[in-house]
Amino acid sequence: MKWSDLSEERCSVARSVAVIGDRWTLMLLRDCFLGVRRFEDFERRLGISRSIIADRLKTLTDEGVLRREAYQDRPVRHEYRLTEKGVALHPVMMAIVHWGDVHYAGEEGPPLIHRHKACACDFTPVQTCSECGEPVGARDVEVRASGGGG
Amino acid sequence: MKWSDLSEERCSVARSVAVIGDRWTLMLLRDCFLGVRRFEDFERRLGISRSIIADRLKTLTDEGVLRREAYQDRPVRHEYRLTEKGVALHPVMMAIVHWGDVHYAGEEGPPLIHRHKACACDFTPVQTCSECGEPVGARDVEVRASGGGG
DNA sequence: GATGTTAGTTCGGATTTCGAACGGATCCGG
DNA sequence: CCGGATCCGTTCGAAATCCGAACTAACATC
Repeated sequence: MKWSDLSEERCSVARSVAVIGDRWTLMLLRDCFLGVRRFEDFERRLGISRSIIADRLKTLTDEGVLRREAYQDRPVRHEYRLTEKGVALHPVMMAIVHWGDVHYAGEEGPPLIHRHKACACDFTPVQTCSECGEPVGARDVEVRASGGGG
Repeated sequence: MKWSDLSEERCSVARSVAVIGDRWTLMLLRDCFLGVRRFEDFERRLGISRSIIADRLKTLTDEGVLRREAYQDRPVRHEYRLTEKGVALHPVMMAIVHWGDVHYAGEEGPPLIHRHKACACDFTPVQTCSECGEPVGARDVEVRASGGGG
């Protein structure tokens, strides 16, 4: 299989990974969730080459995860903002952050603290069942195909 | 910044992405969660070169996400199983799958159905607040630093 | 018209990735 | 004991990708 075939797979992981399964793409998305919107700011924060940033931003825009929006005319300048589809990646980001917090934070503790505005508490994300609301662990889940591959 | 510097960053996304932020790594982990354990099976399912599989499995093993365990002697054969740290990636996987289900499943619907054993319902993952138990969306979260970078 | 700002694109060399071939331990059938 | 078959890797060279530096471009300010 080639990287470019991933999106053809009948598998949601493959299809998602085809879009976001890239080092720098994930780092760009992290910054998007932290409010970064401009090309230069992405560059400053990541310290990687412009061509990569341009390429990834274009891919994400083409995929509808980000949208390019003019924030001034003369000269026209665009900023990159998360679309609804992009915002829908928030649980993915939170899950990644949480895993990193648990397994790679040193004695200093996690680099970022997340506060739930509604209850005003610092929190960690918990994955729950949409039907019964209880927390769901890996061993609580049974997977079955719905007619096709995996 | 270089790819190899990611793990040095004071950022949980960077540290996590340094380990799992790779196309094939994520596909391997998908298969791990589906019960695949042997080198040959990974190869058959992914159809990519052995060197990539060997490399990624080694990285994941070195990182403590998988562990290598002999399942027979003469000749010694090992299988790869998720450690606790690996199982802890389940929410990440579920979140990725769910995003793919929502945004890339065609008319056929999602390729895989997940059932919550405890309540015997097909479900989708919902991210909730560890403190109040309510669902948490991107806009419900306030982020602040805990002393360092981001 | 020189200089600065922001957002890219282009180019060539360094680095990675990947596929195909090879290596090696063991079992089995003859 | 010899030639496959199984299973798990390693090696090597071509191809793809990455990345930094230079370049383009549209304006604004001095």
